[in-house]
Amino acid sequence: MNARFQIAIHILTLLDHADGEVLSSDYMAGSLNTNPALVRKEISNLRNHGLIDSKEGKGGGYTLSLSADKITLDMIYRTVKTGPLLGSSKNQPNPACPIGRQIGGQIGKLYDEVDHEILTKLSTITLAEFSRNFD
Amino acid sequence: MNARFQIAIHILTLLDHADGEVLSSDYMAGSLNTNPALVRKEISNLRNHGLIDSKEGKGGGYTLSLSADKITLDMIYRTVKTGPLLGSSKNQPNPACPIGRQIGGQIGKLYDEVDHEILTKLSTITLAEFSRNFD
DNA sequence: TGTACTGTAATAATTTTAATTACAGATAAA
DNA sequence: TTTATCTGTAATTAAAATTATTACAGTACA
Repeated sequence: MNARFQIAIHILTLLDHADGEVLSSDYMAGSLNTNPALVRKEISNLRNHGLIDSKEGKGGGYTLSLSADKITLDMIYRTVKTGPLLGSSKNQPNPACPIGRQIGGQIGKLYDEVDHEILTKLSTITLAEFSRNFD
Repeated sequence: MNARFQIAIHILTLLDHADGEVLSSDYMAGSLNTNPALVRKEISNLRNHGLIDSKEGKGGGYTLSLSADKITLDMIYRTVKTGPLLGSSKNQPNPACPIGRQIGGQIGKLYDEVDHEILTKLSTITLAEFSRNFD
């Protein structure tokens, strides 16, 4: 998931710098140093979350759906996130033990709190701000 | 790492509830529903970080090194943590691209900020408080 | 000296993640 | 209307990370 988050931000940063011009998955794969299908796969996800528009066919490619100062990093993070960042393990502690029985729930609560903290932090940073750090 | 954090907290919670009595890796493996060697391995790490004392030989086992209200969850998290929580991917973007060249550093900075946020949050919770939630 | 523990290395199994290939569908332009 | 260029997505393979297990030497108590 770490790698996917990086890929997603990378893609969106490229699109922001493209300034409205469409970019192809092939071009982006060059910058990411990976193959186009992987890029398209991640873009497919970003599009489902409303961050990217695509155009098929010759001369097609991708653009941002929203202006970069309307995209916060938590929005990007959410597209890539499955469960809580820290969890959740598939450990199956012993239900006959009081600690074992309750640990999952208690850890879950903790992870949710931490997750909320992360999302709040990421929501204070826009793609535009992030993207501005590049020469 | 997620699972290891859960295992570490689980172990420490058991020890807190044991109230000074030594617990064996075998007993804890019962609560964790896993095997003793795995428990000992994680404990070995916790001991290296000064959280657990061990006693070898017959009648041996484990106790907390510190009172549970002196152990904060960030201390536990640090024992299990290798790099930043979100990172760091081994992607190797294209250095010939301005974005590709700098993305690693920019992401790294971001991850460090997020990490700091998480540690700060975890430092506000003691093992004693966490442990108190169990019946 | 036997029993009950820890400590740790080595290895095997499993799961997860990432990368690749392949090809059908869409669009624009010649 | 055909060709070139691009997206969309499924299927597969490859690689990596994680977790689990086995095994056994070392230590301490009775």
